[in-house]
Amino acid sequence: MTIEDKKEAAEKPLNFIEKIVEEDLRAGKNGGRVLTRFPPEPNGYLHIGHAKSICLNFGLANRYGGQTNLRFDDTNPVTEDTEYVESIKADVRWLGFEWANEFYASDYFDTLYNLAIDLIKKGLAYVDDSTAAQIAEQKGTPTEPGTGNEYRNRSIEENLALFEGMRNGQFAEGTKVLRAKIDLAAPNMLLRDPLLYRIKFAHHHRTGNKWCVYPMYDFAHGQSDSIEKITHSICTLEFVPHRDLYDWCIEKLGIFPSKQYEFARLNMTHTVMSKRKLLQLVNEGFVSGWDDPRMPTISGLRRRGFTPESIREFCDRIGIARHENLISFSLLEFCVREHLNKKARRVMAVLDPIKVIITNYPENQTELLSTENNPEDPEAGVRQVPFSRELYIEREDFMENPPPPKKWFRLGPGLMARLKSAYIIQCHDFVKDQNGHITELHCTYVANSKSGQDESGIVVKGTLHWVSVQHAHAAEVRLYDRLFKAEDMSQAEGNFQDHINPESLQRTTAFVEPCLAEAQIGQNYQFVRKGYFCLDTDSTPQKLVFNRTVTLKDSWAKVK
RNA sequence: UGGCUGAUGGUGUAAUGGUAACACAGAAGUUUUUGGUACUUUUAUUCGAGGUUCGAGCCCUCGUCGGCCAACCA
Repeated sequence: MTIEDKKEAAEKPLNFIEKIVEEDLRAGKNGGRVLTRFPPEPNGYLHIGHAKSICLNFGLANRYGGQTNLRFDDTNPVTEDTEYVESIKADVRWLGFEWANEFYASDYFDTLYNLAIDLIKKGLAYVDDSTAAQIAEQKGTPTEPGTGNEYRNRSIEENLALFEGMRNGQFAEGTKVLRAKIDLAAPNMLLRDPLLYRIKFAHHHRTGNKWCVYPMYDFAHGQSDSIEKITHSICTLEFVPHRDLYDWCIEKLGIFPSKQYEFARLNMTHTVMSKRKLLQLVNEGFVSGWDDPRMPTISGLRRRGFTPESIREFCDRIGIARHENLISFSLLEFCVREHLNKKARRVMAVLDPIKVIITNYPENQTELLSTENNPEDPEAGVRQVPFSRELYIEREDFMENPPPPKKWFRLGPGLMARLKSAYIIQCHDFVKDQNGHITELHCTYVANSKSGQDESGIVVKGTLHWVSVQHAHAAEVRLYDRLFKAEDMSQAEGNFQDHINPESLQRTTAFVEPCLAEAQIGQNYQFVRKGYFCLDTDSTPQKLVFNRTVTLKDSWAKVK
């Protein structure tokens, strides 16, 4: 442990899983070894909830000198695909983590098959010919014990032969399953002779057509942990009832005793977190894809402009506990602002332009004005911005009938404001079209008020961003809002699709300062006074496209 | 209804049985050529009823409320 680690350990209280690991370490369990795993099923893209799990698992290993395996839980070939495998690997790496080993539950299909035979030989598993409906019915209810059937008493030899027949493709899908023989009256429904293997004549993304029987989660996950000698197998709360089965398999099979611990999954306001629902959003065209910037997926957040650092910070702040939680989306926004404030270059872009003519500025003159790239980071240096007679400023920075000067720092008839890194201007007149829409402001500039060499003695409270009309580049800007209107989607009634926010995406044409022509995809900027933006993957040299990651905190909005 | 599990400011997370704290959000202010940032101040908390104890957020009992479980999904 370095001094910094110790300091951090002293400052930050341990979560309950870290306490368990430390107790295990103290007790000398597993020879001081800590091995965790992140076990996604490759049937969808990773989301911010997975990030919580990734940070926990990899973070634990980091902290205690252990390692983390990436293991794809690919036991259901009909929903799984290599596209998902690739995206998951890319997302984990992007978040900043490197796994010790890349494994697949399908790597263990032979071993698992033999373990099943072992269970049969011990009289602890049997082949059941019942239909799914019959099995469900025979399971009873939480208040009534299940009833058995004649298959439960098959001989070991018969079970062995039948299971081999299943494996060899002698039986049709759905006609036979392998079940554990545990207790049909168990209060825990999962112990009422759970299914271990089912027949599926499906092509598997890794094993191809080698198998037509596939293990269920409960017969694959714990054993995979055990095979890898995972010390701490961390999962979410809905698996608590599975722990009895997890331990049962390990005990009856006499294999390495990995231990399962559960924590509460992440829920966030104004979004959904189930892969099933996210897939629906994609398939039903509500979003442009898994990486739509409105999606809570890692790829969506990345495209939106969130940074790995901000997501890790978020996961750190939300903590780990065992009760249900609903985290405000604005906490994630806080984290990304915090990071981007230090990192992002400031540039000027006008999202909703209104033209300003500086009537006392020479017509064919252009000045290059120096402006800092990031006031939070002097090393970021300065750049030159062209200034000329015709400019764009933000429409909302002018009011025909503004509130009193104590409240309003921007332009209005007769009012003065500073143009960022340029001059103080005063508005004298404005032009309206037939519809009463303001099209143009006529202003004068104060020649000796230039930034850095201001001798005017004039004090103004407001500073406005601007771009020079003749030098500006047009760009598409995509403004995002919450994907769902309901704060808590778990309590929203009816179809979840009915709650989609119709205004979650708004496109507008903005004018941006010339240096943005060289922006790289994914690069984060702060558009001064407007928020953090990054260049979208749809962007081309001919057409710039920016995503708004998040707005700046806006205390003026509250005054209004 | 059976089992499992949980309950601490608005939100989230802390607190060997010994002064309930931290962050975000909220409010007020200072600084500021971003109504940003930074800084200062501030509001607000142990689900209920009993019990054990000198002392309970923590232990016990009984409630109340929430989550999960009756997929050939994970």
